[in-house]
Amino acid sequence: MPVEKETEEKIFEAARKVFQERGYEGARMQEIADEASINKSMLHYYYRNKDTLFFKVFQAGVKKIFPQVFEILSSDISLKEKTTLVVEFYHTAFKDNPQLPSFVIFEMNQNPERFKAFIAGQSIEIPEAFLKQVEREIEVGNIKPINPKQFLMNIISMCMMPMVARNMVQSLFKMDNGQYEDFLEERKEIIPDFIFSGASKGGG
Amino acid sequence: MPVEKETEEKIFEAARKVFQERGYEGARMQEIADEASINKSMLHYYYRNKDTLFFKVFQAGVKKIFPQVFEILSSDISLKEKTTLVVEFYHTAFKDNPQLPSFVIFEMNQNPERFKAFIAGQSIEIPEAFLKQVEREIEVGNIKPINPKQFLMNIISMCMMPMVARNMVQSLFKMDNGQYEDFLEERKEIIPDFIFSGASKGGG
DNA sequence: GTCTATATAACGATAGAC
DNA sequence: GTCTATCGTTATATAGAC
Repeated sequence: MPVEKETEEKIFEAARKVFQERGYEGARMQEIADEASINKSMLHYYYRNKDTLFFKVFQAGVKKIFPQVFEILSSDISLKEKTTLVVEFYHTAFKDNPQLPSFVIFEMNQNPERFKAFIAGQSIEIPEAFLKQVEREIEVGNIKPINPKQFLMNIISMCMMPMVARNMVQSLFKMDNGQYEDFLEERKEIIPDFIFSGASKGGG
Repeated sequence: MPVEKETEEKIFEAARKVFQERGYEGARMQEIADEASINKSMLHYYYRNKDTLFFKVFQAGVKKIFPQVFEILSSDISLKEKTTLVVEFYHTAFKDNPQLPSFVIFEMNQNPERFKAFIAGQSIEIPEAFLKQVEREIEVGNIKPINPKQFLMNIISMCMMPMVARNMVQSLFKMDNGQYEDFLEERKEIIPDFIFSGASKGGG
C-alpha cells in the first residue's frame, strides 16, 4: 500500500477543512498538520507551500459548485424542471460541507484577478442554451418578460444566500442547527414555487 | 480645532476600508496606518489594539445593515410597500461601500459566538409585527400560505446575494463595473415584481 | 518519507524621546 | 499627540539527520 497517497490525501482533506473554516489568511499550516495528524514539514514535502495547497483546495471547491449546475442548465428539459433540479442540487450537494459556498465566494472577492483567468481556463461559463431558453419561454408567453440573467440570479440567490449567511440568519431567527437544517429543507419546495407563482394569490 | 478627533476619524475610516477589503485576518495594521497617512503607533494610541479597532468597525457595519431595515419592517404600511422600501434601501445604502454586506457576513461566520451576544445586546431582532402581518395577509387571502421567515429570507437573499458574490457573478456574466451597477439598478424594480407576481404569466 | 531543529520574515505591540 | 526604535511572538519555510 503506497503510504504517500494516503498522507497526501489526509493533508488535502485537512487543508480543505481548515481553509474553509478560517479562510486563506486565517488558516495556519500548523492547524492543518494537527488536523491531519502529521508533522508540519509534510505539508511542504507534498505541497511546496501554503499558496499551492490553498489553490488546490479552492480549485476543487469551484468544481463542486459550478459544473454540475451548468450541466443541468444546458440539458434538454423544461425551465420548471431545470429550476427544481438546480434548487435540489444546491440543497443536497453542500450538506457534507456547508461552508463551501461561503469559502469560494469570499476568496473570490479577496483576489478577483487571480481567479478570473482560472474561470476562463476551465469551461466554467453560463450556458448560452439556458439564456436562449428563457427568452423563448418569454416569446411564447409562458413566462413574463425578464432579463434571463436576472432570472438566473434570483434562483441562485435564494439557494445560496441562506448557506452563505448561515450564522447571521441563524442568530437572527434564533434557530439551532437542527431547526436551520429543517428551514433549508423546507426551501427545496418553496423556492421553485415562489419563482413560478410568486407570493400573490391572484398571480401576476 | 481638536486634532485628536480628526486623526481618530481618519484612522477609523482607513480601518473600515482595509478590514472590509481584507477581513480581520488579512488586514495589516501597517496598511491601515498607510491608508490613514499616519504613524503606526497612533493606531495603538487611539484604539488600544487590533481587536478593539476591528470591533468598532464591525459594530458600525452591523448598525448600517439591520436597524433601518427593521424599522421599515415594523412600520405601519402594506406588505408590498415594505418590500419595495427594503429592496430600495439595500440597493442604495451600500453604493458607497459595496463590500460591507460581504464583510459582516464573513466575519459573522468566523466567530459566531462572539457576536451572538452583541446582537442580543442591541435591539437587533426580526420585528414580530412583520411576521404577524405576513400571517394576516395569508389568512385574509392576499398572499399564498408561506412561512413568514421564508418570505423574508427570499427578499433578503435576492437583495444581498448579488452584492456578496459580486466578483463571482461579475466574472461569470462577463460584466465590467458599470454594467454590473446597471444590473443591480435593474433589480430594484425586478425583485418586488418577482416576489409578488412570480415568473409565470398566468400567475399561481 | 518522516522527524527535529532552526532560519527568516512579518506582525502586533510597547518604550521612550520630543 | 506624534515620532523612532525595538521587543516579543508567531508564522512560513528549509536544512539536515535518520
